[in-house]
Amino acid sequence: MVDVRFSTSLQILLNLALRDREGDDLVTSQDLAQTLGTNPAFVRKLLIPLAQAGLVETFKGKTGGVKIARSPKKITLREIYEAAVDKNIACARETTNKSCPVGASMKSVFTGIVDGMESALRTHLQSKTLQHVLNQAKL
Amino acid sequence: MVDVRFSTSLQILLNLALRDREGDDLVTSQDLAQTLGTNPAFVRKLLIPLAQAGLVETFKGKTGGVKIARSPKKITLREIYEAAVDKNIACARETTNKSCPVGASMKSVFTGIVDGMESALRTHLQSKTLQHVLNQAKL
DNA sequence: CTTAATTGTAACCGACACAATTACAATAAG
DNA sequence: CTTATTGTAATTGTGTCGGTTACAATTAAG
Repeated sequence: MVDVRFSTSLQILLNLALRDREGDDLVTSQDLAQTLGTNPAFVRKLLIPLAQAGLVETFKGKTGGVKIARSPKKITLREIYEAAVDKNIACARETTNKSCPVGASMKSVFTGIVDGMESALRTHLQSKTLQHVLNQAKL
Repeated sequence: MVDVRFSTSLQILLNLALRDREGDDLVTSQDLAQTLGTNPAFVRKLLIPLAQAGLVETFKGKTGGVKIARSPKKITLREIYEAAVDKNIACARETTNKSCPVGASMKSVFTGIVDGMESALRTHLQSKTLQHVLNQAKL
């Protein structure tokens, strides 16, 4: 299991998009948690980076809650991915033998490879919007 | 830490490519393990899928060992990645509430997204050969 | 045939990541 | 002041996985 945060964040945003379309104003983390089958604190933890990325807006206090910050047409999967996932998709072993020429240059070489992979991934995700996903799911 | 197998498998193949170029015939897992700073059994576990993918050839018994099966020019990073990594790069939460329309269609939708991501990744990796990596590392 | 060196593999261990929970402080509305 | 919310710190339970040990199977050499 690599990272469940991406799919869960996506699911949160899909729900917020629907609720927004239905005219709801704010949705509580309690409400989202029930929909996702989890607990409010976990939802709130996922919401923090989404809010920092400007994808949702959160409001504290009584009558607080969260709502989607933009039209689903203006939110790409790349933005969601980058907000939800903070680690790289691959990494090298640390304990490699530096006296071997391969081991010595391994770190920098592999960093370059991973960068290329990440870049390819992000380019792909950039072309997909939340609205595309809504359409595909017939929502 | 996502998956150290990709980088380690790559490192194994880089070593085997160099040893092959130096005229060595077979390299033992013991030998590789020392170069990588790990133990022979771990190396052998990584070699199995590489052998199944036809990237290396292993030989049992006394005087046994492993060698690279093809020219580094003919080995792509995609092949190495697919041999070394068997899990998907992302997955969905299992316990999603099916009574919610988003939750109900989440699984299939997300599967499609992950497939697209994997595909983009593989396309990128396909354009890079082991020889490219050797060149870049000045080996 | 025996011995030695290897791969193949099963079983296990320990550490760490991370989903999930609990609890409580901070905030804001009424 | 009370109540409902977000924010967040602390904790826990557990699954994953890198790594190790051990041993069977295999093969060459003497």
